[in-house]
Amino acid sequence: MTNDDGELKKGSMPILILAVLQDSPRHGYAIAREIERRCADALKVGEGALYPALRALEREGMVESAWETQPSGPARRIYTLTDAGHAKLAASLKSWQRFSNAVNAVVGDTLGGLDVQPA
Amino acid sequence: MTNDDGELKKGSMPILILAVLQDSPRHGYAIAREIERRCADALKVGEGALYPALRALEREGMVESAWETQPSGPARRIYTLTDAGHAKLAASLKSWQRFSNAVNAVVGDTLGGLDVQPA
DNA sequence: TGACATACATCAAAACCTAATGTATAATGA
DNA sequence: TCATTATACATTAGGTTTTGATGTATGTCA
Repeated sequence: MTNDDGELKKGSMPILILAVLQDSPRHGYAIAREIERRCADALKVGEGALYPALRALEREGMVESAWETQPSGPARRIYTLTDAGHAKLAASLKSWQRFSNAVNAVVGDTLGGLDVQPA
Repeated sequence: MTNDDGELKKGSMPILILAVLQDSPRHGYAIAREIERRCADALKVGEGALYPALRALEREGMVESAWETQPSGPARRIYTLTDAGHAKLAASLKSWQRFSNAVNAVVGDTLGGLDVQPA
């Protein structure tokens, strides 16, 4: 996953995956495209980041997967959020807000102040 | 550098260091403490992350350093932002806002919407 | 005397990402 | 028809960065 200068962003795959899976089960490729769609391609999701992250989440019991065969086209592995995954998403969202607020607080003095606010 | 669950945060050292150096030159230890102070310890800066990041920034010409001896206590290496460092900080701030907005956009559908707004 | 803060620094191991590569099918358009 | 692009899976080498431990040394405070 990349944005312009590829410095930030590491470790954000799990929360992004969990977030798009909350709405509905999806297969890997669809997860990647949905993440990109939601942020208007500000983030790019590469396979080398996506699949290892999905496997890690499954290993941890946050998602479950099942193969789905289609009349035409390749078989797809559909990922579904487990209860633990829902809980993890909630925790991750709090973590993200804390982290994001923390960074804003550090750079904020420089910027003249930034705040993250619920809409 | 860590926050609660240590998942996000990778790659954020440079922007944090650059941000605190913009106000005034500082030595390593002071940089770490100032980052922590500004975010009320929401981020912890470890030496193993700090010093390599400082050396990388110096190698890239973003900061310059000079030893300062004190009448009492250990010598300290004072880091100063270069012109390139100022430019990099400005670019990094934009990157951070783009990244942060992108993540909020992806998880936002879930949260009911979050926006980052200039104060 | 013991604990803690200041101040530097290194290193092994782990974690994560990038970019390339590979397999296959299907659709699109020149 | 042929080339390209999209769909859909997956692996891997190499690189960057962080974690956590460890080490040296001085100064302060109880």
